[in-house]
Amino acid sequence: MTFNILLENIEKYIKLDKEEKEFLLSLLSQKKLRKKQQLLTTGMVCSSKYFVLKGCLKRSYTNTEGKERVFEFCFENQWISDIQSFWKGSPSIFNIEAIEDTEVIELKRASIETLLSNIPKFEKYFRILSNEQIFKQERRIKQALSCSAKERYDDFLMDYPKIELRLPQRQIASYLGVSPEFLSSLRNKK
Amino acid sequence: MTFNILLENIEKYIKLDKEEKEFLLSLLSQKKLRKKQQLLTTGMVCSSKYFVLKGCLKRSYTNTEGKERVFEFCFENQWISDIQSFWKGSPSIFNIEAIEDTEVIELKRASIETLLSNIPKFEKYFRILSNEQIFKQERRIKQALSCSAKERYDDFLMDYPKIELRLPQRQIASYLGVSPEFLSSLRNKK
DNA sequence: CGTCTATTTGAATGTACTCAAAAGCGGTGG
DNA sequence: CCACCGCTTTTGAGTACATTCAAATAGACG
Repeated sequence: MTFNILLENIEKYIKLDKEEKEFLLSLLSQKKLRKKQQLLTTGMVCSSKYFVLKGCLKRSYTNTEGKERVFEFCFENQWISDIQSFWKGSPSIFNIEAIEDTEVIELKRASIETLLSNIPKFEKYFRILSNEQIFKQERRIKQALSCSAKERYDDFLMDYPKIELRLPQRQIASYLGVSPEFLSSLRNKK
Repeated sequence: MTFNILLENIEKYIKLDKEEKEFLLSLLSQKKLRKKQQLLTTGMVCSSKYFVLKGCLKRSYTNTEGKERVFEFCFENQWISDIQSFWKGSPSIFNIEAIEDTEVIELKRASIETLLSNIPKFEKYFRILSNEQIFKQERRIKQALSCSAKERYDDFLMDYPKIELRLPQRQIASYLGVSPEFLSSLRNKK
């Protein structure tokens, strides 16, 4: 079943019996996106969390100079959403777009609430996800504030080996906070 | 009562009856720190969350060049801990130190677990806290990667008006990811 | 094949760092 | 209460890291 990847992910943290699995599955739906198609558009309210089954997405925003900046990439086996918009119901400042043809599972806000009130141990699962996100972000802040562009790029390659091949260099530069020209020159100096 | 500040903070998000408040209070203890005293030392396991009643703390780490970097400041009415160490039981890479004479409420890990299993709505409270932390960090990542030092400093002053007076300039520079000399020159250019 | 976008290369510029030295400030002990 | 010590802040010169702009080349896609 296509939703097995998600079940495996969940069962790394909490155990579910048959009935609970079925209940969860009843709340899910699947979405397919073609390259460049948007899952969330800036200004809209983000009312779902999405779990990537296949493909790759980017979450980006527009900076003070009006330029698009990649905030994060999201690959197989990860959740993505604009959690600020999701929790507060406010217009999203991010947009989410497919970099490749992509398949995601959609879990709507209302479904999450149903899920949490019926199977409280999902609180733990989502708490763990939030914590993991905080750890990643803490690491990113440390890198951004005290490492050079070269170090940040090397760390990126370590974190996502072979991933550069799937991503336009321009977007990696944007993610790292450097100009595309400078990233290019870093690569060719090696 | 000295714990009222915390109760008010909690009741912004969830409502508690008398009994629940008393149960919570029975799990808390108070700590006083003098300036420069450490609440958490790098390498130790962080087994509590702390809520600041009065004073000011910094959470810092040692970067790849062996220099101390301020990761965040924490003032009245905020929680602080090393949540990675706290949740995983791993040795902390941060230390937490008082910048002024400071009073905190301590909530131990075991107490939090007791609290969550006895009063499940505290899940919601801590979930909101985690989310707020994620929003703050997302903002910080955006600033670090796409704003100049001057912009970061101006934003800092907006976020914490009058706070510069309580903090050594050197530590603000460290927090912003710039050299103390450069921050000094930015300030004197105005 | 032609068009559009991404990448490379180089020159000029700007932002921020390092190092060194001087000035300021706060706390401590006599 | 003053003098001294250590630490922080300021100032300036020289340098390194990273950006912008422009132009050439390479790749991707219809």
